[in-house]
Amino acid sequence: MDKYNPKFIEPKWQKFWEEVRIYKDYSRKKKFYALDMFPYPSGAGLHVGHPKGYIATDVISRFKLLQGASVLHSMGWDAFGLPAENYALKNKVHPRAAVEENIQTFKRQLELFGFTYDWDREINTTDPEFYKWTQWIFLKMFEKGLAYESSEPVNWCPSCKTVLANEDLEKGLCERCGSQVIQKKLRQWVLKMTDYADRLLWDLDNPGLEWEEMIKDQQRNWIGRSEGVQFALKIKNTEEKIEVYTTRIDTVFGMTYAVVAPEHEIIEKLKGQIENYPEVKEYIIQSQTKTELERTELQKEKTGKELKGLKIINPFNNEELPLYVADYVLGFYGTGAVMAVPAHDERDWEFAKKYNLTIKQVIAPYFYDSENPPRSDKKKVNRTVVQGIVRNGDQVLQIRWKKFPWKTFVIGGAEKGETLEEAVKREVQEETGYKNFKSVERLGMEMRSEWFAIHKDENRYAHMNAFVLELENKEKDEISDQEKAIHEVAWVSFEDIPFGFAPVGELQYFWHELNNLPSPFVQDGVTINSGEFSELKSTEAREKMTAWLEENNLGKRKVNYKMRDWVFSRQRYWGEPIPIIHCEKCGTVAVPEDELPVKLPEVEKYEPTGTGESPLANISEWVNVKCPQCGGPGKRETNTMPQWAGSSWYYLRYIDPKNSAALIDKEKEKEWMPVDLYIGGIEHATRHLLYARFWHKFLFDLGVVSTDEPFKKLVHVGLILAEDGRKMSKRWGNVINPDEVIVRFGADAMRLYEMFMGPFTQSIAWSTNGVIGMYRFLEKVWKLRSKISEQEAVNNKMQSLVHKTIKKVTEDIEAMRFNTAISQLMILANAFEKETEISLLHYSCFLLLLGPFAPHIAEELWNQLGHKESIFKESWPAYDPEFIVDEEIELVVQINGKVRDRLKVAADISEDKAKELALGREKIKSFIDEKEIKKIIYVKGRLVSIVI
RNA sequence: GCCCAAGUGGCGGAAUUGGUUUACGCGCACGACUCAAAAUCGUGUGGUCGCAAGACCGUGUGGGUUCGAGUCCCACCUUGGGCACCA
Repeated sequence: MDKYNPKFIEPKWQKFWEEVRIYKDYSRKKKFYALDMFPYPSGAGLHVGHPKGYIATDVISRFKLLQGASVLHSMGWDAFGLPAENYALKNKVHPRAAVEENIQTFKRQLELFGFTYDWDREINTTDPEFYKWTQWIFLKMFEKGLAYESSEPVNWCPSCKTVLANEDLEKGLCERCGSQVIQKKLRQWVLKMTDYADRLLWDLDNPGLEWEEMIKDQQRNWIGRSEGVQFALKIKNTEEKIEVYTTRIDTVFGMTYAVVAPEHEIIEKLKGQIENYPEVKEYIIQSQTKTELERTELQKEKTGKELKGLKIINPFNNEELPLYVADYVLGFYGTGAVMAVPAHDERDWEFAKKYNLTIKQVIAPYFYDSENPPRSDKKKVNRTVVQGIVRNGDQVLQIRWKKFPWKTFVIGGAEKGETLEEAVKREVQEETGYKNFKSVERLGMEMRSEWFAIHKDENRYAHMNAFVLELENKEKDEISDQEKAIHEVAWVSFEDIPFGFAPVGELQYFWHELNNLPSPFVQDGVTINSGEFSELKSTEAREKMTAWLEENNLGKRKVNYKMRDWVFSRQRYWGEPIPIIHCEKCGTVAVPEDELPVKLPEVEKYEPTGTGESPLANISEWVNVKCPQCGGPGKRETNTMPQWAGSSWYYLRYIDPKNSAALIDKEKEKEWMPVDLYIGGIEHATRHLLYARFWHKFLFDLGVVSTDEPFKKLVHVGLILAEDGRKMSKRWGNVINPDEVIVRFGADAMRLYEMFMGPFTQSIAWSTNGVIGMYRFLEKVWKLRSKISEQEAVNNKMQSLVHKTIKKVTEDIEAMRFNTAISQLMILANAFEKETEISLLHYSCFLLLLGPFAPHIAEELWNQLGHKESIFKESWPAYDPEFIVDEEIELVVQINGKVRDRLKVAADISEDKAKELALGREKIKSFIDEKEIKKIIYVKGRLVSIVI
C-alpha cells in the first residue's frame, strides 16, 4: 500500500478491535464511564451533526484506555414515543417494524466510525426486558405516593391527540408538531416531581457536579423557586376569604386592589353577592375561549372586571379594597389570586393605569450614601450609581473617581437656551482640571454616555423637559445613540422624590417623574407610608411583616415553583403500558411485580383515537383482567408512558444489561456510577436531564443506586450547521450525510474534522473543504513512514517539540479542547516533514497521540511498524518537563508599551543582562534619543518594557 | 422584558489568563514539477501610506485602570440560546 486509502484500512481494524475485544477489558483498576445521549432512531438516519458528540466521547474513551482505565462505553436506542409512532403512521408500517429498520440503519452508520462501543451491552427502551424496569420504577413511585391520578387541566395537542407535559411545549406550541396546544381536563397520571424540586435545585451547587454553568442556569430557571408569603384577604360581610401569594410582602401597604384568576372558585361561591355577575361571567367565558395565542400575543393588553359588591380587607391596615377578576393572573400558579400593588409591580401598574385605579407608593429608593453603599453586591452598586445622582440637602455631591473608578461624574446644569449636550460640553470644559479626562479636546464631536449633568433650577428643568418630550415623539429607531446617551444623563427634579435618589434611564421612568407619579419599578429600597413598618429596608420589612402575619395567624411562609408535576400519561400506542389495574372495588391497584413486564399488546389499529383514550382501550381481552387484590373484575390502565420514561434511567442498564432479577446489581452499580462524562445536546437541558436527575434521586432514596447525582460531568455538543449557516434540515435540502463523507475521505478524516472545527460546545457551520484539509494531514502522516530511522533521537529541537506536543495534547483532551490538540499534532507533523529522518520513538509517540482522534490509521501504521498487539493496549506517553524548556528565547523590547525590537537570547538570561542588551540595541537607542528613562520593566523570558 | 453565552483576517478559529494579536486549518496569490491540468511541494497572505527601509491604524462601539488590555472595570451596540403575565 503506497497511497493512504481509508477504504482498505478502516474496516480491517474495526473487525480486529471487535475480535480481540480491545475495549472490553473491564478488569483494570481505574474505571471510566463514558456516556452518550442515546439516539432516537428516526427514519432520516444520521446527519453529520449526530456523531460529533459520539466522536468526542470516543476520543476520550480511547484516551482513557491508553491511560490504563477500563472504559464503559456503549450504545442503545430510545425508541418509544411520538416521533417513531408518527413516522410509522405516515409510512403505514408498524412502529416496531419501523424502529427495527431505523435501528439497523443507525447501527450500520455508527459502525463506520470505529467507535469503542461494547455492543454486548446494547439496550433498547422498547424491549420488554428493558421496559419491565421502567414499569418497575413507576410502581415504586406509585407505592411511595409519587405517582398519582389527577384531573387538573392539562396541555392537549389536538394534532398528536395526546396530553403533553409542560416540558414538551415550545412557546406554547407542541414541541413535536408545532400545533397550538389547548387546556383540557382529563384524568392523568402525574409524577410528583415538585417533591424533589429543592433537591433538584440545590444539588446543582454540589462542588462535585462538573456541569456547564449555562445548563445549571437553565435548570434553575426552569425550577423557578420563589420564596414568599401566603396570606388571607377577608371578604367583607362574608365568612369567605381568598388566599394570596406574594414575594413582595414589603409592598403590602401599597395594595390598592386584589385580583383573582378567572377560574378562581370564589366567583362561583359568592355569585349571589356579585352585583354584576352576568358581566363577570361573560368575561370569564371570553377569557377561557381565548386561545393561548391571544393571551400571549395580543401585546398583553390587560383586561378584567371588578367584582362589584365584594370588598377585600388588607389585614395590615384594614383598608377596604376592590376585587377584580383578570386573566393576567394565572390560575395554576400560587393560589390563583394576588394582591395588586400598582406602584411596584409592572403588571399591576398597567392594569391600574387602564382602569384608573389608585397607585400608592410605599417603597422609596435609597438615599445613596457614598460612604456606605447599600448593596454588597458590586454589580448592583454599579447599576445604582449609573442610574442616580447623590444629593445631600441642597448640595449635589460629586462622587469621587477613586471610589468609583468606573464612572466619572460631571456636576453642573444647562443654562437657558442651551441644549443639554451643549451644557455638558461646557461644564466639562470648565472642569478641565479634572485629572482623568484624556480626551477633553475631542468633546466638540461627541457626547459620552458616562457624563452626568444635573440641573440647578426650574428653568433648566423646563428645558430638559422639552428635550425629553422631543425624544418621546420620535420613533424608537430614530433616536440616535447620542440622544440616548443624553437622555440617560438627563436629570429631573428630585425635589419630588422623598429620598433624594431617583432612577433615571428609560423614557418610561422619565415620564413618571414628569407626571409626578411614583416610580413604579423600584425593586428595592426603603418602606414609606407603611404604618409601623415604615422606614425599613425592603429586606427587613419583608422579614418583619412575615413574622407579624405568622404571629397573628394570618399567613405563613411559602415556597413556590414554576416547575410543575410531570404529566406522565399519553393517549398513544407506542409507549410503555402503565402497570396499573382499575378495580371498581379497590380503586387503582398496582400490577404485582412478578407480573411485569406488562407487555404492549399487538393491535390492529394503533392510530390515536383523539377521545382521550389510548388505542389500547379497544382491546378488550387485554384490558379486562382480574383485580390482583380482590380477584374481581378490573380494567388495565390504557394510557402509556411518555417518550422520556426509558431515557430517565437507561444509563444504569448499560452497567448490567442482562440482569433479569434486578434493575441493576448493587455491586456493579457501585463499581461504575456515577457517569464520569455525559455528552449530548443542549435541547435536553430542561427535559431529559431534569427527569433523569429526578428518577435518579428517587432510586437513591430507594437504595437502588449509591450516588445522589447520576452524571458527574456534563458537556453539551455544539450544533453543526449546514454550509449555508442554517440548521441542517430536509426542508432546506442542506443535510450532509456522513456515509458520503466517509466514502470520500474515510472515518478518520471525518472524526478529525469534527473535532477540529472549533471549540466543542460551539455551533459551527460544516465545511467540506475542512474535511479535505484533514485528509491531506492524514496523507502526510502516511508518507512520513518512509523517513523513520531506528536511530536514537539526537535532535534536541525535535525532542523538545515532541514533549511539548505530548503535554499539549494530554491537557487539551482532558479539557476537551480537541481543536487545539489537533493543531498541535499538525505542527509536529509539519516539523517531521521538514526532517530527512524521524526517530522511531518520536514517530511512535506521535501515533499514540493521534490514536484517539484517528484510530484506524494509527492502528495501521502501528501495525506496519511491526507491532502485533493493538496500539490501544499501549500506554499513553508521558512528557519530561526538562525537554520542554527552550534554550533560546525571543525577547521583546517595548517602549511605552509598543513593540520596537526583538532579540534572541539564552533562556536563562539574567534581568540585568537582558536590560543591558535591550538598551544597547541601535533601534532602541534611536527611539530613546535624549529622553529620560523613567522605568524599565522586565518580565522573565518575555520582554523588557522601557518607559520614557 | 428577564436570564445566559458570544463578537478577533476573505472564512472556521488560536492567543501560556494582563506581556510578540491572528497559531493550526480553509481560501486566495505567486513559484516549482508538467505539453497541459489535477495532485503534490515551496513562498506569501490584517488594513492604509510608501519604490524602499519603515510609519501609522487595527480584536463590535465609546470611555477607564495600567509601562502594557482581545484579556480587567463601566456604559452602549449587535448576534445567538433559554424563559416569558410565575405575583
